[in-house]
Amino acid sequence: MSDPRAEPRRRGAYAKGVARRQEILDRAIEVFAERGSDRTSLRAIASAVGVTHAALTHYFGSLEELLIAVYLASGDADGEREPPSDDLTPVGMMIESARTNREVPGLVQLYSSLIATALEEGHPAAKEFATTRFARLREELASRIAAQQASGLIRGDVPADAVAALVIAASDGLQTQWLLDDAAPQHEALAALELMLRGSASRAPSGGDGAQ
Amino acid sequence: MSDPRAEPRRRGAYAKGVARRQEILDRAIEVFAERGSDRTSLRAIASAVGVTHAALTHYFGSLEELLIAVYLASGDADGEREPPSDDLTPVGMMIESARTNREVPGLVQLYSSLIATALEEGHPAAKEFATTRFARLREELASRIAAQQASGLIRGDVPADAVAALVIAASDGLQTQWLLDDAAPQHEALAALELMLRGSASRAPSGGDGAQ
DNA sequence: GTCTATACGTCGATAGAC
DNA sequence: GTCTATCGACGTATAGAC
Repeated sequence: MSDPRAEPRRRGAYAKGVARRQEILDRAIEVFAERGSDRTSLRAIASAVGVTHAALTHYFGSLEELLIAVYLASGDADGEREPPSDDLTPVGMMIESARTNREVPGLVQLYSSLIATALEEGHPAAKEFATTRFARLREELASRIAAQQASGLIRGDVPADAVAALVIAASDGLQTQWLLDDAAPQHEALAALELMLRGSASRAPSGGDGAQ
Repeated sequence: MSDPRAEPRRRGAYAKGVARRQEILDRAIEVFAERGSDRTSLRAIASAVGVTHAALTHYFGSLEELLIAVYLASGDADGEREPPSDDLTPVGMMIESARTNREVPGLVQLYSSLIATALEEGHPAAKEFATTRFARLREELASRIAAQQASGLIRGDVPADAVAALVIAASDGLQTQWLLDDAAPQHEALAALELMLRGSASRAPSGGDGAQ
């Protein structure tokens, strides 16, 4: 659990404030990991962290932004960040991510709640979080998929960006289904998707006919 | 907690009460269809319906149960109920459902919020709603898929229940992606899934080699 | 700059009057 | 059966202590 926090902080915040903010954030992450995303009131988090609820708004502006920060920082801390090999399929990445999420179910709860908030009107911070997350993920996955289509690893008769959106949607949806009911065939569904994506319609990786 | 009538209302309610409840429910559905799932406080709904918020809890027990009732009744009213032909693929059903949902975006918001609530602890009504919905949908879809695998319409090398979970997850996830960003390739992703499910690995529906 | 103390308006829920 | 009254908890905003 190393902690290389060289995160670029906006504007002229000073070391003391940044450190304190990070300290509060780390503690909040622990709270979420332990107790799930229940008790997610400003006052409850504040008392767990050891400050008053006003201090949280001082550093994070609003509950919504605090929750977003917690989610983002949790993902970073979990080492969810990328050194995946080029041959790892998108579905493989999903499985990896789902496995770490399974160990900290509170984060999936939190994620689901953030998405629901983003869908409502009048929550610009949550909306921007969700929109940029999906856009970035789709872009990342699509280019990876396109490369794997070119190498024949993934079938070439489906558009890369559509497959990216599909894989993300399936990952999100299956996690919630599994969280609600252990009997949901999450792993089998991912395996099926993996199988169906296999480069069955393409030749050996010799010809450059992959995409389209 | 210590409330003795934790159980939902038994079927012994009288005609007058039932009619009034339905009246309130219908009005609440209109409110959601018009204004989305914002302003979803008991007081806001009550004032739109023309009663006080205490009256709503009298008929529905809690805000959570009212929201569930609104969602369920909206689905029924939309004619989302099934007379789909046996040849309609699961993905086709998703597209159909997504099209009606697109006309009433408030319902997707509401659905997403209900799922997020169900994932938290201490919300048994929402949890039961979500769990039974997914279980029923998976069961329905799986048997339909198995039949179409036997007839060669869907490839037979993937387990029917896994495909069912996958299709539901993809449908849910793609709808939220699209709702957040019109540029999300919802339709293309569904088309890709449809294509990949096609019975490419199976022969003509003569031999009984289809499923498993 | 940090943080506490305090206050405001709204929320879901409940008790009791009519 | 429906209202009024009230409760505790919530998110937010602000004043001022360090």
